[in-house]
Amino acid sequence: MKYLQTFSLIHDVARAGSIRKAAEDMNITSSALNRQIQRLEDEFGTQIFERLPRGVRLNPAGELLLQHIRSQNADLERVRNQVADLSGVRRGHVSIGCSQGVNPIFLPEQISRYRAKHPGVTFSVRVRDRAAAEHDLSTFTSDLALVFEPIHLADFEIITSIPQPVCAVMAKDHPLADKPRLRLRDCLAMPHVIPSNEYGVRHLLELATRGKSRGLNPVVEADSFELMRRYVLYEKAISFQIPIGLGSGGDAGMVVRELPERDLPIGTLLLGQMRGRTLPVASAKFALQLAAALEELDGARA
Amino acid sequence: MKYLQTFSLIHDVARAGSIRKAAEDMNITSSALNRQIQRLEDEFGTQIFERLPRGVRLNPAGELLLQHIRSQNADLERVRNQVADLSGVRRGHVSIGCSQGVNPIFLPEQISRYRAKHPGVTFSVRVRDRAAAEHDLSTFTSDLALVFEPIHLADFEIITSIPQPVCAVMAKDHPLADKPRLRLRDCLAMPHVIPSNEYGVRHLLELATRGKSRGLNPVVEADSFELMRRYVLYEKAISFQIPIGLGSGGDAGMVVRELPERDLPIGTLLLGQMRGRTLPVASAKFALQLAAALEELDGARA
DNA sequence: GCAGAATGCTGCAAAATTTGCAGCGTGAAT
DNA sequence: ATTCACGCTGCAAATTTTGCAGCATTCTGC
Repeated sequence: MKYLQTFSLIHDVARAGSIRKAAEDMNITSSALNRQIQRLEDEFGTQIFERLPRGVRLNPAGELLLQHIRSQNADLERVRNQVADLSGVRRGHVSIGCSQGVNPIFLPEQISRYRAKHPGVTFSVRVRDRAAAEHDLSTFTSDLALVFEPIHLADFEIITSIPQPVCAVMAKDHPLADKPRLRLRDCLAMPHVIPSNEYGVRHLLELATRGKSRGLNPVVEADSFELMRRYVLYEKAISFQIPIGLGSGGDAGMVVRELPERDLPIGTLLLGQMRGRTLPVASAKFALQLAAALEELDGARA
Repeated sequence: MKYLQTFSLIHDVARAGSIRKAAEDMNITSSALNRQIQRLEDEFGTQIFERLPRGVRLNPAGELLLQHIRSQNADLERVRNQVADLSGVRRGHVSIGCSQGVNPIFLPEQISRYRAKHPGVTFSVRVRDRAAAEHDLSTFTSDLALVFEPIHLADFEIITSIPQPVCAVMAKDHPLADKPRLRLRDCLAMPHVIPSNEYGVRHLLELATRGKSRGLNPVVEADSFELMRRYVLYEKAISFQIPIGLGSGGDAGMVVRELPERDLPIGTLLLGQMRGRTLPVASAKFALQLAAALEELDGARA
């Protein structure tokens, strides 16, 4: 699409931070690019870039326009898929951002299930922390986001949500492994492994221990749920995860215990999209499937 | 905006029905236009127009694309207004489609009230039957629609709705003017004036009389609510209207009576917008004001 | 059944637009 | 003070778009 070059125009210049640099990136002269931008600003009626002595930067109007162009692009992609659809083949692409905790078990199964029905549909999965996943929605980098305890809900339209109590994970031969009713303070008395700041589980732990005498005192802090899960097999430590990231049976050698609500608030796992956006058919249908699966999961847990 | 010419390109050709005619309309050669369309189809990857021996017509893919372009355009307009907004002046334009019944009293007051607060905002009001008003939403010709008993609700996102019982309107000296409790069959026994087919009031009347012995037998059928309202002053007839179209006090010389629900289903007046669309600031704010006013109106009536 | 008219499409040259090159003035960093 | 990178502009070359004329095709009216 010819006129979509306006997109990469604004986008690339904004990213490069200067017209000359952007021009070099896209293999044209700076003067050509310069004039294109001037023409664009002229047609739009306002300045889009702030001219700094060191280059250019988007001004608020430019941010607004860029956002519009992004949405435009995403919607054109949707139309494309829809057109491909009506010519027979079920095509499409689903892009989803999700937290690490959801990644290893739940999502692969869901994707393969969907692709079994629609082999023409492709997927991209972006593993991000919750803030980045939300941001990707608003820049139309992802169609869907599956996140635990989101932060900004402004542009986030909730498709479905299920409660997810934080669970303690430990080795089968851990001293606490036999206690059927586990308390948070017991866990924290032991060596424990917790997620780094950007994760929702950490956030809930911080909330629960704020002002308490027994605070967080992790022996390991990590940004990999996989690592944390496996670590408890090596040292007699406790790590914290949410049920959806743990296989229904649980891995061999591990014990999983829900922590009671009075110790730790129950978190929420949300499936969401960009507010007000019309998703491509494939993404919308996949979202439906996810929502059903999540609700089923919640039903089974209760 | 340069690249928006693609819009009038597709739009005009579709409307003109042939490339040559469209080219003449826009004062260029048919060959130039022809090539633009070919290039566009090439870039888009699919045919957009059906080639008929007598001209061209949009194919389904083209319809989809046109719809996308319309939405794109409307959204760009929103961005424009938003940009104008942040440079200080509160500007904007609100376009609303409404039924005749709402037109004469309610809407003028609401518009003037809004403009008193924001003099920079302009309005266009399109008086349409409910089908046309809904259609205008989906083609982005109107931002808002205020309609009585809508038909297709597919693309119609309800902002607010209030019940509106149909009222009988007659002259003060009409034989039925003194009866406090009016029945529909009494009205239909008298000469009556009813709206033409496309209106919601007519629809409700049809529903209520279907299969009844005492059917509709209008002495006048009209598509002007103004005419019908005034007609009862000349002949001893009864006309039907909804409360919002009647001044609170009622015009001089007229009597208004609500018809009971068991005779005639209570209709609904809905304020709505195109599903999923982000309205321009001005329209969104005006919609809020309208919603508040409608709810207040409903509260006062009950 | 046949001329006439209208349609979409294409080769080629003219017109218009975009690009590249070189250079100017400006403000920040060294 | 000098250097450097930046945005911007005049002018000519390169590219793209347009107009013109003409082709094949299909429908219309007689």
